[in-house]
Amino acid sequence: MCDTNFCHLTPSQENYLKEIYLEVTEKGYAKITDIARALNVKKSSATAALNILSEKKLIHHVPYNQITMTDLGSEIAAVLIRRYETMISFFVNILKLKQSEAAENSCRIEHIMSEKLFKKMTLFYQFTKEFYETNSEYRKRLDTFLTQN
Amino acid sequence: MCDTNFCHLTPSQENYLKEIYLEVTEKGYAKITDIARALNVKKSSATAALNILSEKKLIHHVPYNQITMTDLGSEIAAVLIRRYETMISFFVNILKLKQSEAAENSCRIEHIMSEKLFKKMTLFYQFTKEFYETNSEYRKRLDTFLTQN
DNA sequence: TAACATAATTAGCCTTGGCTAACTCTGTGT
DNA sequence: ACACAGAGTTAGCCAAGGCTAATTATGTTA
Repeated sequence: MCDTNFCHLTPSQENYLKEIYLEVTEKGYAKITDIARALNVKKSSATAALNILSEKKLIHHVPYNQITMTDLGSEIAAVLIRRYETMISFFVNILKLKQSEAAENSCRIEHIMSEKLFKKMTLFYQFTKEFYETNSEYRKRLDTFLTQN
Repeated sequence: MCDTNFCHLTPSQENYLKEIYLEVTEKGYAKITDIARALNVKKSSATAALNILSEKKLIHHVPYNQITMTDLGSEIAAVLIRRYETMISFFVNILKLKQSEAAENSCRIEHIMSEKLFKKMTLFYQFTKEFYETNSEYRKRLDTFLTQN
């Protein structure tokens, strides 16, 4: 597994990388217009961000052409998305947050957790999910407790 | 309880406010030099930040004089610190993170959690702490699971 | 009380990451 | 074959929040 901190991505850059990865996985390529719409920024801001990711060898981006991922970029994006989805799962399945609220929070928190904290959170989530699913007494008490507002 | 989002503080501004609150609570006043050292910034950066907090009526700051909190500033800082400490407690007592690692993460995460997420996390922490302390089987299994790496 | 060290401030710079407006490609339709 | 819409880019702006260097207050000490 690669070192995600290898190329010192800012939160903003990580979000661009993730979005490109998702589009490339789905369609085989990514486009500025879609990226900009997804991240709620203007196309010119997206272009600027892509130049940085390109300099860092995380994406292939020839001006006016389609965008694809480098191997390094894919590896890093996959790690970021794994983090993101783990946090969403915890927020939705255990804390019972709405999907949209969970996504918004995950998207911000994902970037600033240390590697150690993320590992502990992942283990904790796995343990709690298992416990929650197999122990109905625990499940009932937790659910009651969390919804007392 | 006051609305912490009332004056749209940035993460950086929230950190300054918290530090000033801690110093004022301890000594009755705060000083630029101490704030700058605590937050690892230069004094000129601290001065700039304090001007903003002062404009927002969160602190009293007459140039070259000691710094104190307004009532509003105290209220907001207290809320921020409560958040901060709740997250630290969860990271340390449940996830078994080192105090320093927990503090670093809390300091960053605290600013970007939604109010709803924070409330759920607080409830979840209370529940888990109670369960952890009274159910030795749960405690044993969780501790084992979390230290399998 | 005058000088000097230290605290605080100011001025001016940099980077990140947005924005708008104007421009340049590119490919599709007639 | 070429006009034109829409995609992409460039240029130039802004705010936040750092920085250094230079300046101004303050208070202690000889």
